[in-house]
Amino acid sequence: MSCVLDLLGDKWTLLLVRDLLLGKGTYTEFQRSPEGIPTNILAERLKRLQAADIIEKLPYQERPLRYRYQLTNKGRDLYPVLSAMIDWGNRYVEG
Amino acid sequence: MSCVLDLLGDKWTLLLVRDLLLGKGTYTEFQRSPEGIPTNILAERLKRLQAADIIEKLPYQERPLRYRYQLTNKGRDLYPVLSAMIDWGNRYVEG
DNA sequence: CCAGTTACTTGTAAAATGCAAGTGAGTATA
DNA sequence: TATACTCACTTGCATTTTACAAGTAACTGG
Repeated sequence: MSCVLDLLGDKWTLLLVRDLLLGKGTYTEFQRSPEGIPTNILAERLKRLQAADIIEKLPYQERPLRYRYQLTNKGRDLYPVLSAMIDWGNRYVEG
Repeated sequence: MSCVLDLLGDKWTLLLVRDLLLGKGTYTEFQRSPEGIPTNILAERLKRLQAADIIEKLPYQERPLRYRYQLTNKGRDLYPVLSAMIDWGNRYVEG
């Protein structure tokens, strides 16, 4: 539990996972999310998630060479966590 | 999602909820958890969780008057979130 | 009266965050 | 072929949050 929270226990990481589950994958797509993650934090979180094997970085076009981020199986399996949070939020959080 | 993470998206809050689900309730019980939460953070988080109506503070003895913290229904309904995290941790996190 | 317990508060250094601006590779446009 | 533009970051720095240590206040049992 404590180890999980060392990885995911902050304001931005699970929002990124949500974006990834929704199909977003490029740096600018993440930046354009309504929450407005600071760009240095975004870069750092993407590195951490890669290091933790929750996401991977894959080329999706050449000329110009560009990468997109994608959830691994490990990352995709965070869906139940997100889902439980969303359920709880829908029940208890207004605004 | 974002609002939920404003409340729960940090290293300590969900560990407190876990402790509460396990039956812990007094200040010193929280402090004695193996993760070792700093005392000022503990006090602040307990206030936030109270303000968010996730926990409540109830007297459990007089002479001397002492209080314990308890999950509300709203707090208890965080169980699925914790449960999903623990499942994921058991599958993917070693250490 | 003194030591001990419980539940905090306060002070401060270190770390994380947020914001703005800058960088560099590559592409499209004039 | 200069100029402008996009994408994906990096860097610098002020502000905020965290961690650690020490102190405080109420009460109690000996």
